[in-house]
Amino acid sequence: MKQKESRGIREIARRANVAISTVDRVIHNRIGVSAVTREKITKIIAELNYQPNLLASRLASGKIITLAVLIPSVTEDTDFWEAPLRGIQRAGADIKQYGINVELLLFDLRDSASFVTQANRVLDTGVDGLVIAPAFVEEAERITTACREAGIPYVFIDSNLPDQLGLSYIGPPLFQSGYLAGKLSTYALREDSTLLVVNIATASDNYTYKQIEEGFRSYFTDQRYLYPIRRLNIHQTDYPSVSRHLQQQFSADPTIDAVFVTNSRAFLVARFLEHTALPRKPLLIGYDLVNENRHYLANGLIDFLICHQPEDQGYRSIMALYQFLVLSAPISKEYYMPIDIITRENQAFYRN
Amino acid sequence: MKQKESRGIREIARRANVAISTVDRVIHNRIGVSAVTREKITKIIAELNYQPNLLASRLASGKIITLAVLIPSVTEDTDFWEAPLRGIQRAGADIKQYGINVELLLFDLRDSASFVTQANRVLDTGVDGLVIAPAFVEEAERITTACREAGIPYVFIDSNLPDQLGLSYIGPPLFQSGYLAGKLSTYALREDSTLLVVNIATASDNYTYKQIEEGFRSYFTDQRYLYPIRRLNIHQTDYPSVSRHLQQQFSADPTIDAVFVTNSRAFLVARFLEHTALPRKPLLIGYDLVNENRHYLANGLIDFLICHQPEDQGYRSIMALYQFLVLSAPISKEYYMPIDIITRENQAFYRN
DNA sequence: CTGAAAGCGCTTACAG
DNA sequence: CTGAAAGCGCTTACAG
Repeated sequence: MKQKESRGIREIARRANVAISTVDRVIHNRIGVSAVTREKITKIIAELNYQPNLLASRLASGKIITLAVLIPSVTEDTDFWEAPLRGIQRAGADIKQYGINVELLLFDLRDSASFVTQANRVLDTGVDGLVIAPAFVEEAERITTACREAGIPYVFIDSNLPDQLGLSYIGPPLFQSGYLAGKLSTYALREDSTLLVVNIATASDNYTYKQIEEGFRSYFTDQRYLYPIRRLNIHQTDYPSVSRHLQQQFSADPTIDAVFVTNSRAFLVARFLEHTALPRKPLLIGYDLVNENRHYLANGLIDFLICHQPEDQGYRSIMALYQFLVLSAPISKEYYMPIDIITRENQAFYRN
Repeated sequence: MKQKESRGIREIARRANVAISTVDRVIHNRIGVSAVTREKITKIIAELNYQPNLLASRLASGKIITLAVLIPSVTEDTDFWEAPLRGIQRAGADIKQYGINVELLLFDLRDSASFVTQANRVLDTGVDGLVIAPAFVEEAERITTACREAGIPYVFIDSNLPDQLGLSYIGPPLFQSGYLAGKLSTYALREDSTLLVVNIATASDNYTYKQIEEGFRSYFTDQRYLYPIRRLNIHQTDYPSVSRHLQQQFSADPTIDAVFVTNSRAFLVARFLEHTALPRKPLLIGYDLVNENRHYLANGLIDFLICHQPEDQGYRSIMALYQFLVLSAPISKEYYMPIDIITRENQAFYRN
């Protein structure tokens, strides 16, 4: 009573002399199949090198997969997150036709409560995967812990919580990024130069700073350079405060020839340079192509900006979850982005 | 005799009081529908903001889409194309489950006949789209012309044939890339410096060179810098020939402080510097993170390499065709890659 | 533990 | 010009 050869699950069923639903049970490791039947089917699957047809599978199941994205919104403070968002949306567009839904949960970087609110929605709405920028460490740990318990995979973007065992981390290699900044600052140095590392940040967004500065200093150690390196911590992010601190610093150290700002707030230092007559205009290095930085890069007050392909970070975060959940592909624990050097001359070709 | 509400094409058919096959004809602009029926259906489609279910569509049609990729193979001469290939394969993996098949047609950069052979296979095997690196201009024009006639969309990767009206060009902005090289070379300049532009290429792979050099020279014009800029064209790519030419040039111009190699062969110049005692070690700038360049970047003989995200070029080329053919999304005519600056300090994070 | 059947939303002959 | 029906390769109740 043999039927003619067919394909896929039906062919397996034919060869094993069982119903296709039994084959389905084996494929998805469901219970309710005798050991002997299971083995027979497993063997045939291997022989045939059977690959399930995702198209049919997704269509029949009707399930739509929801990926939540918990990242900061663009605010007047910073438009940095525009780029990851663009990448996320591009990835979403590439795969939405196949039943993958991207749900944006944006929070305000200045307001940890907004983070918590959005984070709770991840748990309430039953998502299948999560991309998370752990801007508030403790709060983020709470949600990733909850995800782990719920079996929801999560990918860290932009900064990592190594203890939290994410499916993947997609973001910058901080130490090496600071190291490169060290190298770049040497283009401005003379014999008597002093360097200045500036960290402008409220306590809350401060935790990546250390690795960056470590990298920066390591460059000078490795080269056996003995230039003095000062550090300035400014805990208010408004211009008057920054200006006041810088004024003081430059008075004390008139030989500062290179300034390295450890985050995206280099424009505040540039603004200071714009308004202050210094004996020597120091080289200025900072992070991220946010609009205000672009402006000062264009007019020459910022010399280098270091970026980590923020759009691609967004794209790859979504695709990592997609590959894991849909394609069952293995995902690498860490994907470190390249460290891009942006100058006035190439900035036009970096979208952000 | 109204049935209860359903979804998709069936719901449209129900509302229009026609068969679903008629709706299908309208959706795909097929003939055989009366104007009045067509209009009625079109209106309902608009009202419902109907989006066809790609999953169902691809499954039912059973068609598999084949994208051909006509790019150089990795040879002992250069491993540049490893990176685009990696991107192409990553894109292929992301979408192959949905019936998209990527067919690699690799040719030998040293052998235009191999290009023609592979190009002909594009036409013979009836592909649905083509990614092409037009390394041999005339031969490439023949194939793109044929594709145009056959209605096969094609995307140029790495270099463009603007006359050939590709669906898209994905590659470097050459002029600006040379312009940036101009800027970078100034880090080495003194009052009496001379600059040297070196083009090491057989005639066949020579056509992008002009735009790059133009950009390079424009930087100096824009800055009103008057440094002499020499040009050296070397038509043999073996080391002895290159060495001989350079020897001669440096004897004639002992004040050369910056050398710009307009393609990926900077390692040949680095090798020369390695073996030659010059009064001043010039700054050396070149293109592409090929293995031999990596080596000299690491040991300091090459100062900067300029890259254009070759892996992403490959990824985006495939995705452009996919978005056009499958998603019917609009594709931008040109996508210029960022101009990455690679130094010893950040090279590890660029895969190629 | 196993199977028969309906259905996911389309496409594709085929009949009229 | 239009429609009824089979089928793409799965999943999912449901029955036994």
